[in-house]
Amino acid sequence: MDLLADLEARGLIHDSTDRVALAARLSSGPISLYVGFDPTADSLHAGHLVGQLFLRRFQLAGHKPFPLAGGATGMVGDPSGRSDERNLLDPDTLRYNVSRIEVQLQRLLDFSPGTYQAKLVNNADWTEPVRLLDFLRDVGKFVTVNQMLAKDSVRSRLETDTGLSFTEFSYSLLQANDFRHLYEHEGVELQAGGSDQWGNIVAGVDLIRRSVSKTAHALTHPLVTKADGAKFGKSVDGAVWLDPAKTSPYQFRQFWIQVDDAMIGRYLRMFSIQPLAAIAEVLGRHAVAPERRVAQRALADELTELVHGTAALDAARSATEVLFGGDPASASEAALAAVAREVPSSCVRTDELSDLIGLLVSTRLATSNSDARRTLQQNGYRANGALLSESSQLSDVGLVHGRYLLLRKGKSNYHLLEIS
RNA sequence: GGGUCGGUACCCAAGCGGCCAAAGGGAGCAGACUGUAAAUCUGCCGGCUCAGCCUUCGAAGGUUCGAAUCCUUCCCGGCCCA
Repeated sequence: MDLLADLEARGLIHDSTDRVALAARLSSGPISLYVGFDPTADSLHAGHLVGQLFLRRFQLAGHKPFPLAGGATGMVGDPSGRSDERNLLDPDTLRYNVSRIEVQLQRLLDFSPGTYQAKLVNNADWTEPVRLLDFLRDVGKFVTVNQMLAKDSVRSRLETDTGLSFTEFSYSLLQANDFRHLYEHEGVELQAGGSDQWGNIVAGVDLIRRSVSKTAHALTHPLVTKADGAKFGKSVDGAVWLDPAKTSPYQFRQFWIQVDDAMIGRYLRMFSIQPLAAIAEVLGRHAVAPERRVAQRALADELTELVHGTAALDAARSATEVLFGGDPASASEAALAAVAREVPSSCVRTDELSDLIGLLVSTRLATSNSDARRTLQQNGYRANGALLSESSQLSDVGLVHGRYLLLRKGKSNYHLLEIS
C-alpha cells in the first residue's frame, strides 16, 4: 500500500492539490515536506500530534521532514479558524515558547544523518531579515487582495464587529513566503497541516507557481474532534500538553485510556504509526471484550512511549496499577514512589492530618471548604481505599509503608500525601 | 449625537418590591449501574465557624420596614435614526 492510500485509509486526508500529480511525485522518489507549528503556548498539545506524526509517517516512508517552528508567524497570529483577533504575545514570551516547542518538535523524528534526516527550521530565521519594501515587491506583488478576501477565514471575520487587523490579514503572506523559501533553499515540495490551514498552504503553492513557475503540493488532514463534536485534546484540567511538566506522562496516558469506544478506532488509525493490519487486529480483540479496553491501552502505551519515552511509560503504568488495580494499601514501596511522581503529591506533618477539610482544599481535591463538605457527604472521598465521612479522622487511617496516604476523589482524581 | 432594548452565578437564560443565593437548560462535581466507555437515573453545583449566618444579580448613590426588582448618575453592549 502506498503512502497516500495508507493515509487515506487512516482518515488522515482532508484535501490535497492534484492527487494524481502528488502520488506520481511521491512514487518517483523521496520528497521534502514541512509542517508548521506556531508558538502560541509554551508547549504543543495532543492535537498537534497529528501534524507531528504526519512528518513521522513520511519519514518512515523514506521522505525528508522539516518541522517548522513559527517564530515569525507567531509574531503575527493566524486568523484561521478564529472568530476574533488574537492577542499578540510579547517577543520574550514568543522566544521562550519557540525554545520549548523546538524541543518537542525534535522528539518524534529521526535526526541522524541520512537522506531522510529531519531538519528543524524556524521561519524567524529568514523572515526577520527581510526588509518591508522587498517583501512587498517579492511576495505582495504575486498575490491579489481579491483572492485573499475570498478566503473563508478572512470573509467570516469581515462580517464581525471586531473585524480583522491588517496584521492578521497579512498572515497568509508570511506562510506563503515560508513555503517558497523552503522550496528554493531546501527543496521542500509539500506542505501538510490541519484542514484549517488549507488557505494558507495553497497561498504558498500559488506563490511558488507565480513567482518561480514551479509546482508544489498541499495536503491537509481533518481536525480531530471528540465523539460529541467538542474540541479535541482538552481534558478536565484543560489541554493535554506534550510537556511532562504541564501534563504528566501518567495523565497523558490516562487521557488516551479514557477515550470513548465510539472514537477509539478512528483515533488509533489517526495517531498510531502501527500498520493498519495490526490496528485492525487490535480493534478485533477490543470488539470481543470492550471492557478490557485493549484498543485504548494499545494507543495510550504507544503514544506515551513515543512522546515521553520508555522509562516514563513504565512509571505511568506502574502508577496506574496502584491507582486502578487492587487495594492501594498493599502497593509496594516502589510502586508508590512511582505514583508520587505521576499524580499530584505533597508532604505534610502528622499534626496537619487533623484538619481534613483544610487538607482536601490544599490538595486541590476540593475547591472550597463547602465543596469539600458536600463531596464528603456524597461519599466522594477515600483515603487508602477507605471511605471518608465528615467525621473521619485521617490519623485513624493506616498509613501505607508508614508514610503514605493516598487520597482519592471520585473515580480518578488522586493526591498522594507523604507524612513526615 | 437622538431613540430604544438590554447587562443576572462558568455559559445561555427566567425573575421585575417581601415566598430570591435567585426558575430552567448546558457545562461541571459526587453517587448508582458499568468497563478508568457511552447512555440512563439520583444528589450537588456563591462563601462560611453550615438547622444558622455572610456576600452577590454592570458600578455608585437614593427611595423603602424591606430592592436583582423602583429612582438618579455613570460604565458597557445590541438595534434603529442622525
